[in-house]
Amino acid sequence: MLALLDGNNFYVSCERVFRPSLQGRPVVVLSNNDGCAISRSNEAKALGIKMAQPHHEFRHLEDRAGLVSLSANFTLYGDMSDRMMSLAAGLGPGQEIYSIDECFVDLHGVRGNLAERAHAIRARIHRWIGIPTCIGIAPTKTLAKLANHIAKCAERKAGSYPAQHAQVCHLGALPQADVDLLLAITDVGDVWGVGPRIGAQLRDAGVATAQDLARLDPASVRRRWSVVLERTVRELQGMPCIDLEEAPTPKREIAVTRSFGRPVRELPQLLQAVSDFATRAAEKLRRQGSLAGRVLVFAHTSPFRPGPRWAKSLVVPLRRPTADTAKIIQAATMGLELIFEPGYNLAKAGVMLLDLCDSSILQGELDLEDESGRNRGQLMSVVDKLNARWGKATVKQGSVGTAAARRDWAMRQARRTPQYTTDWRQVPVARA
DNA sequence: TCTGGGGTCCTAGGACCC
DNA sequence: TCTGGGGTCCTAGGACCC
Repeated sequence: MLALLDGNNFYVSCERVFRPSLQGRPVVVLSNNDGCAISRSNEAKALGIKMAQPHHEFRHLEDRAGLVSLSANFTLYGDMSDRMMSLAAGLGPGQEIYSIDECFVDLHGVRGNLAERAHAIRARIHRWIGIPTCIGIAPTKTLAKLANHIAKCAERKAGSYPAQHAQVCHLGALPQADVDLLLAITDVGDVWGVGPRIGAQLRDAGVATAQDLARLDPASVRRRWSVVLERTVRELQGMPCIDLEEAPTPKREIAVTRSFGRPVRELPQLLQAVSDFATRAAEKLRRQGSLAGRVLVFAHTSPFRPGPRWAKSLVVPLRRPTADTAKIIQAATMGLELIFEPGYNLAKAGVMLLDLCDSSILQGELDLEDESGRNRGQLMSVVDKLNARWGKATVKQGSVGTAAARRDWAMRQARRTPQYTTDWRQVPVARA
């Protein structure tokens, strides 16, 4: 048996812990640049504000309905998450932290009444940390997600599901007939793994509810859709197909991307932004003990605004896998200079690190020595510590040379990686 | 004026090899 | 006119999640 615990309206709930006056009021937390809503209180949802809705579309509600809009404070949310996860771990012997606000807990071997135990943990989290949570319990991850969905809806919307399931819903304790009843009143789009596209296709095929989906033949589902949906069907039928991942697996790629507050048109500004992204990405890379083999840099105009569209990206191979901020900045800025074209209002850019590998396997320390033999690994580690202690940009990488020097470097790099030289001057892949 | 920032997995199709 | 078959690796793109 598995539990899925998640914090209700997590970012808003974190803010309310420190500003109790926000209780009972419509509150949203906004994304970077205050662009759109990324967390909404129940009262804000009742006002009709949608997830990821642009701020300017509902700003009028601040005057008219007492809506409070807050800029996000991710450091705070990360800290609150750590505390919530430690208490949630008390539910059972294993835990997978699935996202900042939710975790699966393995309940194998846990004795006694699981629902009562879940209620107790909920109460403890609320008392000690101030975050309201819901818990779903079931034999598979997909069913645990569904149970959690039921627990949340039953609490929030009277009449959506039987009130006894509010806050904690233990599907594993119900007779199959009762589970079927709950599946039958759940929209197929509310099933974990069914998004808007597949949801529409399923409805077209007459599959409208979670129960309809659970009754399909897995092999047919695989043929018509995919193995992914087949797993979802089996999981709904009670057969575990998705394992609990207790040890966090290292990321296979690392991205730092941002929308700009106002359009960027000039290369120097863009280079500055991309250098910052590369720096953040390299820090993340070292934090998980990996090296990157390739660096992707991209920039594009806004897909929402009129005017000429432009979008390009370029993958820059590194001569050797590295975690050195200077080399990653070099690759990213060089790539940017190659794709950049003036005359566009750029709305977003980013750096992604690809082909990650474990630094111990590849003996990357070799690459952390520069030409003069100084050990850059130690330097990077000191820089990370200083920035962690005193704030993000306390120590920054200086300029890595003139544009001409970078271009020169680019051409040398291209010659060293012949598989890319033929593509080098061709139009890079556009990413909309 | 103003539209998030991350990730994962799977599949199709091309290149290339024998 | 006919035009191997199987395997691997790589990339791009789709779909999903929070």
